[in-house]
Amino acid sequence: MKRKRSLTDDELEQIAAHFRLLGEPMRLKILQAVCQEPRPVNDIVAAVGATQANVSKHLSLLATAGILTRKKDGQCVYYGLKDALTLKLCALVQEQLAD
Amino acid sequence: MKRKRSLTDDELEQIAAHFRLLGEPMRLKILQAVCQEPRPVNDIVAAVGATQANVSKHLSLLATAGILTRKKDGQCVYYGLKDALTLKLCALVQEQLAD
DNA sequence: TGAACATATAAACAATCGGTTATATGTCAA
DNA sequence: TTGACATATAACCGATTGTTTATATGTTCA
Repeated sequence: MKRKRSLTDDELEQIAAHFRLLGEPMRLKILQAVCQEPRPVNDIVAAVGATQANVSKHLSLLATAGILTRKKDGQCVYYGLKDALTLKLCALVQEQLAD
Repeated sequence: MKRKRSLTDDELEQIAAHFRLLGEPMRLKILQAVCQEPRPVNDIVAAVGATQANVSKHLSLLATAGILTRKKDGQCVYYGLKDALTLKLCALVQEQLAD
């Protein structure tokens, strides 16, 4: 078993910030809405049943944090999962909650 | 690839609540303090450099959520990690942040 | 150019939550 | 029993943040 060095306050804050982003049901719902393939904002708004402004704000946060990708095509903007890690995290937590 | 059913609002809230608990640097610091072996509150207070009341509050939340174990011995109360999942989650996030 | 559509942003509000201070509960030793 | 120690709880405050409403920016098409 390798003894790991303890994390600096700065690293802890970064990790915490990441978890904080995943700590809102609406954002998880958004992630769920784009987990199959990238979708335009309008689609996501319809899928999660929230305000356009609200969804847009969440999408902006998630994209800035590097959790979502953002690709503009005409007047549509497609948001998608950057990688599978986020889904993995959710799956792990869900699995534990099942106990 | 198995197509997963979408999560209910209730499940999303539960998962979000779990992430929310991990979304505070002080709580991560506490988890780091007990990740090797269970330790009494006093030790943890000294390790993380926060108020006794503050640490006690966080410990209570983490134990209630099933993230920490709680074992009383005399006038000392030992808190420890319930399983390795939490550490795994942190490691995964940290790994991603390194990119 | 102008109207309709898609997305982003700003301001304001309410609610949640982390931290502090003070106090309560419970345990051990003299 | 009394005092010292370990932990928990309650009340309060300030800051953060999710949501809404309204508006701005930008793109397509007639």
